[in-house]
Amino acid sequence: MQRAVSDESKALRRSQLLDAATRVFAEKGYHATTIADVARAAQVSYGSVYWYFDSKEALFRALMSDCESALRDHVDQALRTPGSDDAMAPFRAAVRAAFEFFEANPPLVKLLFRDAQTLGRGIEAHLVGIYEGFVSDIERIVVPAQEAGTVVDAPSRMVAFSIAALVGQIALRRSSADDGFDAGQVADFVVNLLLNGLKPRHELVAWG
Amino acid sequence: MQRAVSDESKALRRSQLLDAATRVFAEKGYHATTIADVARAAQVSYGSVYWYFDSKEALFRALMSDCESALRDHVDQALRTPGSDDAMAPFRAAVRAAFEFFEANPPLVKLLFRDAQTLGRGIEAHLVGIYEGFVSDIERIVVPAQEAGTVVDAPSRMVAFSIAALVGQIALRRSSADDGFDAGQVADFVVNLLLNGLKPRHELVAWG
Amino acid sequence: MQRAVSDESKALRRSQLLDAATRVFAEKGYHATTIADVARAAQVSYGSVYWYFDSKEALFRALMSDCESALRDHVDQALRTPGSDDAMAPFRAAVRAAFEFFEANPPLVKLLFRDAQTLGRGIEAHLVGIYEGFVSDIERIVVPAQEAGTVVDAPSRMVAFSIAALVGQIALRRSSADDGFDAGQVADFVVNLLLNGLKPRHELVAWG
Amino acid sequence: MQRAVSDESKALRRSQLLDAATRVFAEKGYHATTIADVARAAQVSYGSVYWYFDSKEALFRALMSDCESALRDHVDQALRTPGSDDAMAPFRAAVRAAFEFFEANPPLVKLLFRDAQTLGRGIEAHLVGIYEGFVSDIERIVVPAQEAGTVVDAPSRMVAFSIAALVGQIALRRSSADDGFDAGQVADFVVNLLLNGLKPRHELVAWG
DNA sequence: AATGAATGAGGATTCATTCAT
DNA sequence: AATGAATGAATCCTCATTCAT
Repeated sequence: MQRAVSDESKALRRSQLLDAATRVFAEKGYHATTIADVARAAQVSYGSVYWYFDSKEALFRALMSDCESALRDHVDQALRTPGSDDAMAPFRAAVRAAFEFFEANPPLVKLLFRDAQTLGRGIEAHLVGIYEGFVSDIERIVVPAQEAGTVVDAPSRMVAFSIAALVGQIALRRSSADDGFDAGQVADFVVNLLLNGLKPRHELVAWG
Repeated sequence: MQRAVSDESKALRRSQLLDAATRVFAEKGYHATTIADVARAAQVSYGSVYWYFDSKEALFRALMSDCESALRDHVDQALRTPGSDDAMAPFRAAVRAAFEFFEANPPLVKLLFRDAQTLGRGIEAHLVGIYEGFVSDIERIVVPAQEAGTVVDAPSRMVAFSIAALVGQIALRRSSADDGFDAGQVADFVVNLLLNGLKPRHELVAWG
Repeated sequence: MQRAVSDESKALRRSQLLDAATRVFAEKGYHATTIADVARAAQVSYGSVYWYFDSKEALFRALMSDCESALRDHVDQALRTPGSDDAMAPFRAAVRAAFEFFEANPPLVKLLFRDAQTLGRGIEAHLVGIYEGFVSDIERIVVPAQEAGTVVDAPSRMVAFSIAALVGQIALRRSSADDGFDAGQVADFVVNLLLNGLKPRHELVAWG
Repeated sequence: MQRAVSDESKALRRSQLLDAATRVFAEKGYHATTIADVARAAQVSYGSVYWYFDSKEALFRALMSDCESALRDHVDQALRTPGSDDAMAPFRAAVRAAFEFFEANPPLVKLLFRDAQTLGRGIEAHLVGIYEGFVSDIERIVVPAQEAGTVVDAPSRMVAFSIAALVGQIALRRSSADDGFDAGQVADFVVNLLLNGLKPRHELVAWG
């Protein structure tokens, strides 16, 4: 019993730290953020951070892994939700889900698409892996669509890559500065751009 | 006249430093690069860097400005080169020119799209300005195309933004790791994705 | 009576900690050893160490005191064991006993002759005291031998000092790295070196 | 010219640092000494230490190497100085020279015989090498003496080892606390102890 | 102009010790 | 008694920047 409480408490503290770290890293960037900043934001003492994480890098890695899981969960759930019978439906749903997720979690966007690329070699491999996983998830939706003839027959990886790039980068810019556009409007625009841009035939979607 | 020689010499040294800095910053990232790294790469002494630039940040700013100029020049030239009479021609030319430029200068891509976003508040404003300039340049091509009815009638800034995002991000990924695709192939794909994606009507471009 | 059990139990735990600490300190040295290391080696929890000892230093002091007692006991017993009638017999027995003791307890040697000298001022006094006690014990054997005319008539403290130095240092080196010699062989050599070296007259001991 | 001055100046600063470090390390021990202590003692700024040495460990290594060179030089010179024709003369001269050197440089003694043994694995190899060099030097004097029949026919390495141990340890104790004896007196005592102790026959040296 | 030595603030990490449970 | 989380002072090292020559 006491054990369970302890475990819960430990997990709680850990996630408090993770939350605080997400905020601070997103705001200031990986390099400009100090462990002291994180500790202050989480309202724990300096050394406590090291009780839960081995190093600044380990903390960041944990953060990224959490981002990845959350994103995948969100997209997976969107795909499981029944929509129209349209062959494009899952495609549309996935892109939109990813976009929505990013819009709802600006800090995560910054961490995933901005900071993830400015770290040392060791950690970069880990993060490239996360990004590749994201692209692969998209690819798994692209391939059936290509087989169904609803998406252009270019190399699936290239297609997935482009989608990830566009969605991620748009989200990143929007997380950094307000561009004055409504989130739904942008989502529509991006989804249509992709759906039309990747169409193999003349069945264009009507612009919102 | 000694003055002239001196000025030339100074400009020469400065550009040597800039070249070296571009390489080193691109390879290691802004934060991981030290002034000593730059000096070593440029084969000048440690403190000389400060004769030509006020600070590490100033050096980076100069770098970015050079990137911007070079990119603009390249795109401008592509636009001035006569092509087909197609109303889409300038649009296609500009996108392709930007993409080509990025492919040819991987270090610049990294600096512009990766490091530019992980700096402190002060410098960020400057860099956001550069990026905005890039987007505005694109916008200036988008607007006439929209007026000519060849590009979807979404807010021009949003359109320009998306183009910048897609082209930049694809270039960034390709500069970091080989994705196994041919540059021309990718350029075709991206241009077609955009042209089709942004089409207002059913005039789809044939896929390469 | 529960008290008695408790006391026993406490003493037991204490000695488990002491054993573990001896091993860890000997292996890694005083400074490189953390309380966590000791706790892990003793298979008790982190903070428990502080239930039995006031501080890291106190733990080390306790260790050293134990070393001292054990060494004294061993030498005393050797002196009580009847040997030849030779006036040199106790002398020989004591040196050999000390050497044997050190050979049998490499960790203690390291603690006594290596770590004991690299500590802060406070603890040093305590440890110098222990070492002085060791030298005094030797001196108590030297003096009668000098009075009997079997040991050179140099200041007894200097004589005792030299013996302690030679025996201790040889043992230390042997505890750190194998020199390829047999323990008995070395003991003979050292004893003979001392017996001959300290002889006042021409009654040399035959070399083994 | 300017180069020469610069080199001189650099060497000078380096040796100032080395001197200061020797003093501080000897006084407080390796672990208790901070880089700030060394900088303060050398009256240079904190970071300057790192201009001349890569790390605290590198500084200590340089120190030890210097100790070794100085000791060897001193002993070599003593051996080159012509003395009596006695077959034992070089032997006596070497032991005495080593002892004198240690007496004259208490900090070095502490560094060589005390701190050298409490460091991490990496540096330990280096230091063991230095100590082995010292022992080998002694061995080179012992072997001829054994061949000439003036030193007991025990394994030469064991003999050399014992000499190093006795001389080093006596010097160490004396460097830590005044034992009230005159340096010359102790030197005589140690030399005679060794000469007599290692004699193969009854040709005892008269005690001073 | 150029050099490279000097400076010191800043930051990650460790770890002895305390404390709530 | 025992646990392990919490604390924060201490310390090594880095590196942008300055400065004497």
